[in-house]
Order: sequence, then C-alpha cells, then structure tokens
Amino acid sequence: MKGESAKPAASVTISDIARLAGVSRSTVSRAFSRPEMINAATVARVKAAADHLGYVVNHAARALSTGKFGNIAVIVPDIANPFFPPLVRQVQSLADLAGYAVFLGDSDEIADREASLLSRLSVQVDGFVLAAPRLAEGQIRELDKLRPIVLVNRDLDGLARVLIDPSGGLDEAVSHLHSLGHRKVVYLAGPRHSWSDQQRRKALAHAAEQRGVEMVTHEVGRPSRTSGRDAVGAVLESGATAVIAFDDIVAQGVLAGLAVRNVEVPGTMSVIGCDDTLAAGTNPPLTTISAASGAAGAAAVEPLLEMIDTGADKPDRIIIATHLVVRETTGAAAGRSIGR
Amino acid sequence: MKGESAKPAASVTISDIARLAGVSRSTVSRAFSRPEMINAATVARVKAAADHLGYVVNHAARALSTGKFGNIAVIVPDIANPFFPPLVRQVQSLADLAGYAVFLGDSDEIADREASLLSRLSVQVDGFVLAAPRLAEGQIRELDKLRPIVLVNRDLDGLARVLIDPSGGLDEAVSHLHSLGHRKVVYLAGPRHSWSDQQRRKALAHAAEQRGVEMVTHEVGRPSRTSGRDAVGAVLESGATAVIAFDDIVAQGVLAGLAVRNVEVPGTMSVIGCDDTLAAGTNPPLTTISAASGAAGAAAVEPLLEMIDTGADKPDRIIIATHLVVRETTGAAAGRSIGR
DNA sequence: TTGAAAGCGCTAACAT
DNA sequence: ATGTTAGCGCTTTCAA
Repeated sequence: MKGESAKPAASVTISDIARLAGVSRSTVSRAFSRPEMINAATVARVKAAADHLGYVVNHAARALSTGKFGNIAVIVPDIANPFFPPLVRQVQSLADLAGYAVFLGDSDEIADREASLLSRLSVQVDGFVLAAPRLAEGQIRELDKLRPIVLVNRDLDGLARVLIDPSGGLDEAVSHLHSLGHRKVVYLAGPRHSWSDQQRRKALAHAAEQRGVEMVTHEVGRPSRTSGRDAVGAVLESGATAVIAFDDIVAQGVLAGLAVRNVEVPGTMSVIGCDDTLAAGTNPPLTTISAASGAAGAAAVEPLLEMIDTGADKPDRIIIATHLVVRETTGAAAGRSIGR
Repeated sequence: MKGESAKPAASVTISDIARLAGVSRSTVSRAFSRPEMINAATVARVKAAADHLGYVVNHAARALSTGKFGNIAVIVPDIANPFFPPLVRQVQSLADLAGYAVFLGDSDEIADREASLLSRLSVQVDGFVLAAPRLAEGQIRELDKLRPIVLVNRDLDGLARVLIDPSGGLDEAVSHLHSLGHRKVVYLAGPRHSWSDQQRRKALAHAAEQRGVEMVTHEVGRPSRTSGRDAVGAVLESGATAVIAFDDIVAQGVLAGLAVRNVEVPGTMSVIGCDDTLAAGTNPPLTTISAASGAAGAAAVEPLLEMIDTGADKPDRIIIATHLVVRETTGAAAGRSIGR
C-alpha cells in the first residue's frame, strides 16, 4: 500500500490556491474556516486545488491575525519520571484529534526553568497544561491571566485543575490490609511539600482511624529506589506487618531491601505502592494504588480546549478517583491466623 | 527569595519598546538581532526598556518574515516506552539552551499518524528529530527536502542519522558469558522488521562465532513482559545456560517466568537485557547493554541545530557505542566448574 | 547609526 | 456569495 497519506507539503500558500481555483484569497480562507458561507461548488473547487497542491495551513501566519495558535503546551517536571509519559501521551493524542499541536516543556524540577519555558511558550500557544508545577503560586496566577491553563495535581483556588484523589485507593488499601489481619502498617512518606504526599497522609490517617489500624509514618525524603531500600530497617523495627509506600519506586526499593534480608513478601511483610507506574514489572508484582496519570492528562486537556475554543468557564476541580490494584505483594498478616 | 525570574509577559510588542525608548521599531529589532550595528548606548536603552516591559519575542511573527521559527519537533513512536523519555528529555534540554522550543509528536507506532504530525508541524518548525520512524523511506526523503531532519535508529543513506550500535555491548556480553563458562546461549529476538533487531542479530552472530559459543535465536514477536515470560519454556528446553533478550522488558518477563519455575538467576540461568531502561529496577538487578537513548537524543539535536543555524552539511552517520552493564543476573554457567 | 516602508501568510471587517 | 483592503508583529531593504 503506497502513500495516500498526507505528504509533507512545500510552502504552498493561500494565494497559490486562489490563483489555481480562480477565486480571491479571502474565498479560499473562508472555504476552510467557514465553508457554510461559501457556495458548495466553490468550496469543492478550492479544496481540490488545495490538496492538489498539498496545501498545509501556516499556523504561525494565521496566529498573527487571529491570535489563536493552534498549539498548546504541556509542562512537566521530569518526563523521565514514569508518572508523566502516559499523561503527556494522552494530552498529545487528544490535542491532535482536536487539531492542536503540542509543545513539551521539561522543567527538570526547577522553578526558574519552568518560568522561562512558560514565558517563551506563552507567545505561541493558546493554553497550558501544567503538570505538578513547581512554580510559585503568584507566577502561576500571573500566567493564568494571560492564557488558559489547567493544573494537574496542584490545588490553587480559582484555577482550573485536575486532582488525583488518592483517598479511594488508599481507603481500599487499608481495608484490604485490615481484612488480611494487619493491624499495624507503616506509611513511607514522600516530600512534605508535595501536594500528593499531603493528600496521602491525610487520606491514610482517616482510613486508618476508620478501620482501626495503627498507622505509623516514616519519611524517606526524596523518593527513590534507594530511599525505599534504606527504609527497610525502620520498617522492620516498627513491628508493622505491612507497608504502604509513597510511590511505586519506593515500594520497589522496599521489595529489594526485603529480598536482601530474606523476608518474604507477602509471607512475612505485605507491601503496597502508589501510582501504578511499574505495572507488573516488579517481583513479585506489586499491589498498588492506580494513579491514572493518563486519565489525568485526558481530563486536563478536554476542559483546556473548551476554554480555548469556546471561552468556556474554568471548571472548578476535576477529581480523579483511584482504586486499589491487588497484585501479589499483599497477603495475610504474618504471625496471625485469620478465620475464614 | 522572590521572583527575579522571567515573568510570563503580556503581549508587549516591539512598538511598545520603540515608544518607550524613543527609537524606531527597526532599531529595536536590530538591537536584538544585530546589536553590533547599533550604538551601544542605544542598545542598552532598548534592552532596558524591553525587560522593563517584560518583552518576549513573538516567534510566530518573526517566523513570518524570516522563515525561521525557533522551534523543532521530536517525533517518537510511543513516549510511554521507557526508551524514549530520556531521548526526548535531552532533545528538549539542549534545544532550550539554544533558544529553541520543542514540539512533541507521538505517532502511536502508526505510520500515517506520523505522516500527519509531520505535515502539521512542518509549517512551524525548523527541523525534526525522528526517533525510530515508522514512516516509509520515500516519505522521509520527501520531508528531508523540506526541512532538516535527523533520524535516530533508522539507517537511510544520505540522511543525517544517529545510530546506536549494539555490537560493542553485545560483544562484551558474549565474552562475559563465555568467560563465565557459558557455551550455549539463546537470543530472544524482537520484531524482524526492526532495524535494532537486525543489528543485534548480526552483532550477536559475529560475537558468538568469535568467542566460540553456540547462539540459538528464538523470536518472541512483539516485545513485552508477557512475550518474555512465554519464551521461558523454549529457553529451558534449548539447553542453553544463558539468555540475551531483545530488550529489558522482555528480559524482565524472562526473569518473572524463571522465578515462577523456581529456576535460579544467575545460579542456574544467566540473563542479559538490552537498553538499560529499567536501571536496577528488576529483581535481581538486570545485567544489560547500555542503550544511551539520552545520548542519542543529544547526539541528534546538536547537528540538527547546526544544520538549521549555519546550514551545515549533514553529518553522515553518528554512531553511539554501547557497553555491557554488569549487574546481578549473570554468573557462572550451571553444571560446570570453571577454573579460577 | 538610524528611520521609513514594504511584505511575510493569513483573517476580518467592509464593501459589493 | 465573493472581492478589497487593512493589519497582526516582525525583519529587512533602501534611504538618509
């Protein structure tokens, strides 16, 4: 099968089409943007001429007169963090469907780089998806005056934002553990300043109280496999029979640390991660809380395009629910018999 | 510390600066693009006015008169494939340094989507990085006439391309295995049409012959954890004592399958992956061939920007070497004693 | 060294 | 329903 598909066209302009079709440039322009204003036959002729020539609209030029660029940007702190690619992928995919192209900005976790990306991009995009922005609140609000933005996992009053709510999944996790006989579990907490971590602490505290399990939290600092592994000592000493980690990477570290010490999972210790970024790629396959970062991306792009296209109001908060994904790192509490 | 940093500016134009600085628009324009043509004092005054106002050049407008957009695009088949994020990250980072913004296109592995992304973007970028393009050769060559492009892991004569050469790493792998006493190893091959797989088969055949080890290859089809796990039966039956997998994901599947059957790694079976996409995130940590996808990204951007900025000639082929990263899945061949 | 004017490709009043 | 004109923000001859 050869290429019926769109061929990367040379610089064909509206004028070229106009000449070929024997109409004025405005007619050509309208044939694309508001065909219903134009005689159907003319439209047909124009379109024919256009794809005969291999015309591709020059968005940059169009932007100059309309102020609309047909581009959006998605900014992430670190595209190499497995949480973000699914998000970016969804954003790009949906944007593409709607005819938008997408800029990617990677701030490398540093606020100033984020700021400069934003300012550089603000002149060629119609809107932003800001995923877990590191920027100061003031600067974000500043940008918001300029262009529609939707935040992901950052909760700023009055701005459009999609928030992944861990409480559903975490509650299921605690309840799951409880039903397996666990009565003391440790939470390996992430960075205090992180919105996600705060949410998780809160949700966990609440769930633990509800279910009657004792929850002790231990901070690992910057989440990483290493910090997870290093926390194993503390976990073991705590006397807990299960651990819930800030994210899957940390959980993976815990798994590794446990393996080294020959403590069996889930035989002796149960472990649960967060974010479901590793799929079944751990050994044993990790029970985790779905993060749905892809869903968050989709949920962000949709209202963004609405705001851009129709000037729709910002939605308030869009909440993405989570749930527990049970795989193989959770089992009956060690040293207990559970009735069946 | 408050925000000295670039603030996302409103739509300040050159005219605004001209007015404030009491000069003409052309002077302002020149003060940026060719300061040496202009009185130093004037330049200073203009720049002062500019960042007082928070000016940000409008690349779209500039593009209209210069034909240069200040943007590049990087196209990948699947951003969620862990091979690509480091590549994209490097591209974005280096481009940013050079003042370029970057579009991301995800073709979802389908050639036609790739084509439409390319045509959509060709009107607002100065060049392309095409990572592992799925597109037909003809269409790529077509695009190449239009805009500078550099290919990654696709070997088209006469085009700029950076190729990751697996032979170094693979040779080390075979030699490593040989020295551990292995004499028969199976290669779990990926898709036949994949350039990478072809390279790997060739390199492996050569290395095996050199070192005197018997190499049998078994195709797993679409590389995935599942296909890796499913291949374990064949591996075990082959009588080989080691396996080299097409990529880390497949290797991870093998590890999982082996664990299920209680065959010890590396005690009974050694396994080696390719690409180093999982870091130490397997259990046990996987011995693998470095992929350096980040390096490939960097190696691609640099000549691309050269070609764009200075009209430099396309470099021929840029080869990225690989090497073996020994972790914990390789050990002495089962059932043999090796002299020390 | 600086300014005036034209034009990049497109759209949007304003005619007709 | 279609054409004319002006102008988006910038760079770039061409003059001064």
